[in-house]
Order: sequence, then C-alpha cells, then structure tokens
Amino acid sequence: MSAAQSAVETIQREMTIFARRARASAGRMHPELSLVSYTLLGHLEEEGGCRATDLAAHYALDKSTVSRQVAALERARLIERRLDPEDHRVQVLHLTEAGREILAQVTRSRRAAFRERLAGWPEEDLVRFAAYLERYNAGPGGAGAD
Amino acid sequence: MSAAQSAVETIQREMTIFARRARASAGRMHPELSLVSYTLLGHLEEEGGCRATDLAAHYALDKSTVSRQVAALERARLIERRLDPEDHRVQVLHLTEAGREILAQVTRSRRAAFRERLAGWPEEDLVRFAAYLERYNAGPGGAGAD
DNA sequence: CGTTCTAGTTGTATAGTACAACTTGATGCG
DNA sequence: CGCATCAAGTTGTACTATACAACTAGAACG
Repeated sequence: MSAAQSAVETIQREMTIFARRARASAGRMHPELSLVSYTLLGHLEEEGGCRATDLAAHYALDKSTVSRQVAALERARLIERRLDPEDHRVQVLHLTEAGREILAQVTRSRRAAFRERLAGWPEEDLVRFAAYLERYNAGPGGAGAD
Repeated sequence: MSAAQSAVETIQREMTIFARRARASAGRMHPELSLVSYTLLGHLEEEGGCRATDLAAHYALDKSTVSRQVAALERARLIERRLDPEDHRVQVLHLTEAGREILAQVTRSRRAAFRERLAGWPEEDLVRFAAYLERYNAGPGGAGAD
C-alpha cells in the first residue's frame, strides 16, 4: 500500500476515534449545555440572531428537533424569541444575557481542555494541524464527516 | 492573540464541527451498523474476541449499554457468544463470518468516503495530517475529545 | 377570495444511553 | 465447609436526541 493510502486509513481511524470519544464525553463535561445546544447558541452569537429554520438547515437537523431544543433553551432562559414584525410566522431567536454568559463559560472551559491537550505542541505544528482540519471540513460534499 | 492561541481555537472549532457532523451522519450512512456497533465489531476483530466488560471499560460505556448492543449484534448474527470454560460468568464474544463480512463492507465504504474527501491532497500533507491526528488522540488524558 | 407555500409545534416512535436492582457464578475467609 | 463478598451480565426504568408525519397559523400570489 502507498504511503498516501496508509495515511488515509490512519486519518479515518483517528477521526473515528475522535468522533466516538466526543460523543461519549460531550454530555458529561458540560451538563448545562449539550454539544448541540452549544453549537446552536454559538451560531446565534455569530449571526446575532436567526430563525429556527436557519438552524435546522445549517446543521442538517429536523425542524421538530430544533423546535424542541429551542424550547428547552428558552425554558432555561438562555435565548428569547422575538416575533418578526415583517412576518408573523417567523420567530427570531436571540441570546439572552444569561445565554451569552453560559456560552462564554462553556467556551472557556472547552478552550482550556483543548489547550491542555495541545500543550507542548510547537507553534508550527499547531498552525499546520489547524490548517489541515479546516481544509478537511471545508472539503467537497460539505456534510461528510463519516 | 498569538498564532499558537489562534491555531488552538481553530482546532477546537474544527474538531467540534467534525464531531457534530459525524454524529449527525453516522446513522444514516450505514444503516446496518451504528458508529458504536461498528466500533465494537472492529474491536472484536482486532482483539480476536473479548468480554462485554472489556468493551464497556475500553469505550467508557455502561455494561448495560454494551449488554444491549451485544444482544442486538447477536440477534443480527454478527457475533456469537462462547461461554468461557474457565469462568462460567464470562461470555467471550467472537465475530461470525457474517459479522466479518459486514464489518469489512462498512470499512470499505467508510474508507471510500474518506478517500474521496481527501482526494487531491498531496501525499506529504496526508502523512502529516495523519500524524497530527494520531498525536492528538494519543495525547494526555486519553479520553478528552471534548 | 382560495390555493399553495412556509415557519413552527405537537404526536408518536426509535435508538442510545445511564443507573439501579437483580441473577448467577466465583472467591476467599473463618 | 458455608456464608459473605465480589464480578459478569441482564433487565426494568427513565431520559435525551432524534426523525417523520400531521397539524396550525400566517403569507403570497393567482
């Protein structure tokens, strides 16, 4: 087998290991925010508010799933809904102050975990690894993580 | 922010994106084998048979979870249980011929997906990316993917 | 108008998971 | 030996995330 083929196999194996571990540990590290909730909140922060339908499309989730996640986040007072005055079918979702705080806190703790895991890596390797990951995720067929 | 810090943030973000996508697409691409089942079967193949308790410990799953997964895999005739003659509490799990085939088939299809995604990468980059991933996963605190 | 489209909710079902209680077999101690 | 304790697995129960289908409410367009 060529070096390229064997590298692809390693990438497959290691990405699978990572995905499995992430799945296993996601809920336990941040009980206040599941991986999906974290992602949705992060998206709201980036976008400065968006519709549930946008979240569903962007993350390839069913609108009913998003609806329930959003309902939970609203119950927890992390987001609020504002009726779009232009179109009364639409509810624009916004982070609350509490939501922003929780998001920042979870982001900090995740960042710390990654930093610790990457401690001791030479800067040059960090930069290259980051570039490879971006390239991988941006690759053709946007959704295919598997 | 230093280049190193910004690289760590990128790694965090891209790994999170990957984990979310993997989670979303895992079940859909291989209806015959969930990501966990695939992993368990793969472990059985590597080890050439092991106990349910070993699987639970290795993948940080509850023994009841493994018990049900194993039951499903046995119902599907992908694995079989053999009572350990030394200790009648223990059931040693083995792949069946069908299990080996399904595993090989899913592995092939996953490999094809990765190969397609990585098509066009220079061999040198594949090799380096693979090395970074191995280093990341092998890193301190074995479980922390998050 | 009414038909059709869109945003979102709710009913229902499934998978994966954990925890606790239990069963069965092994081990060890007095 | 015989009883207490430990270990492997199973089963009961509950919860979360998810999808699909049916529905409601509002908008758009002829």
